[in-house]
Amino acid sequence: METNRRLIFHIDVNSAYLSWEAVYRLQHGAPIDLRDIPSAVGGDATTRHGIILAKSIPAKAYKVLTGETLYSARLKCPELLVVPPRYQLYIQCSRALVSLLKEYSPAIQRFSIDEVFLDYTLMEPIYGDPIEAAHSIKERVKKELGFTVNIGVSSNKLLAKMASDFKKPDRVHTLFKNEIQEKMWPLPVEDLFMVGRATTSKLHKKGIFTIGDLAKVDPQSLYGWFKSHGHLIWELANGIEDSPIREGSPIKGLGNSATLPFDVEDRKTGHRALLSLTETVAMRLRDMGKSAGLLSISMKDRDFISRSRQRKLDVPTHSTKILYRTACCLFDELWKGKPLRHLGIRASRLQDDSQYQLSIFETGLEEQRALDKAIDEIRSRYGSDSIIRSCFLYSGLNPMMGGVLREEEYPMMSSIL
DNA sequence: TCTGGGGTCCTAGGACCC
DNA sequence: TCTGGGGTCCTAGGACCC
Repeated sequence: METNRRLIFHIDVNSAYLSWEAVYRLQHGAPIDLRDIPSAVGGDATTRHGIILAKSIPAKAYKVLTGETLYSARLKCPELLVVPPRYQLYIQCSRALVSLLKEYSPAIQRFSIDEVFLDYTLMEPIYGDPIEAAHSIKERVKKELGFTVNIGVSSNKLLAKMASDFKKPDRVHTLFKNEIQEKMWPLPVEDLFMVGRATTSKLHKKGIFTIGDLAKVDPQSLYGWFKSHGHLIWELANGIEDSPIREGSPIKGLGNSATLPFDVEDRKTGHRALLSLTETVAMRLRDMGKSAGLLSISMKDRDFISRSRQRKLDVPTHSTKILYRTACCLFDELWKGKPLRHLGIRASRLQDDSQYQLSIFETGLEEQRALDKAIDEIRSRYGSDSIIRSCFLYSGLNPMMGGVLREEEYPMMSSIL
């Protein structure tokens, strides 16, 4: 057993967006460190994006929560300093972290913009004791990149991740199998990875409040209550998890969605917002050399009721025009006239675009491809607002809504870590 | 000016085919 | 004529993650 024990690190940037923002500002002459005062990175409330994305530790002391509205956060902490997000900066910081970590092991899995798994198993003979190595990584990140991380060390990804969540910031923690009972079981059940709001409330109703409670429940009953998810969380509560470090798996779908600056009350404006989202999604598809075989749209009305509708595409495509036309059909079938707050579009069943299929029903496909390509080139050279559709002028809508994480599109993790 | 945006996976019901 | 059953595909919705 001991001979094939793995050694896994989970590296987690402390208050990532806020730390990165703080470092950048210090480097550019800011007199104060955002990490030392109650501060947060947050969206713009005037365009209805007003939530907390990341907070400093002093803000946390005021019980400011990630995901809550700026309004609510300011009630708790009137002096809270809120700064807008700069995603391109965060992507650069994330990249710098990964390239430093690659010096310690070639087996690295990027889990999100601010979390990385590192397999140290084969590196132990070279770099020595894992705890010392983790400390040295942590110190180098602090010294060379200016921000702090927590590192969890264990024999699998789940336990390493749980360990990195212990006391913060700037710490190394271990959580080996023989420490589960002492370090993990007393924690509230909602602290377990994959136990979210819905599961927590059901577990509470069954008298299960700690991870230890969950670990000791008969797995058969959990299966009865939660199906496969029940089996999964029972295993996680017992520290059972053996997924490998996966370096880059192919992306399965991509989408963009946005809360609109105003409620959409007419079909035409709805279509226009969809066009804006489609421009972004289609450009990302083309950028990756993929076509979509399935298109979905989603909407959220002013009462926050969500609905969605999807359609398989007879011929997979990345054409802005065809995707937009399909999105409009779906919109018309789905929308019942209630004012809309949010719209989204998502392309999935991706396939390589290398030999694309011609449809007998679609004429002018070659011309469309050429046009899309020309527009992409202009936008990548002169910026995404260098060429826009006239219908967005004075519309109050951004001509290309949604974030564009070009090149660095790392796949997110799932229930299998 | 209360409630973001990007993902993955699972389930359930109906259609359809043999 | 009183209700097969297995398989696959499609769609809608919900759970979870950061």
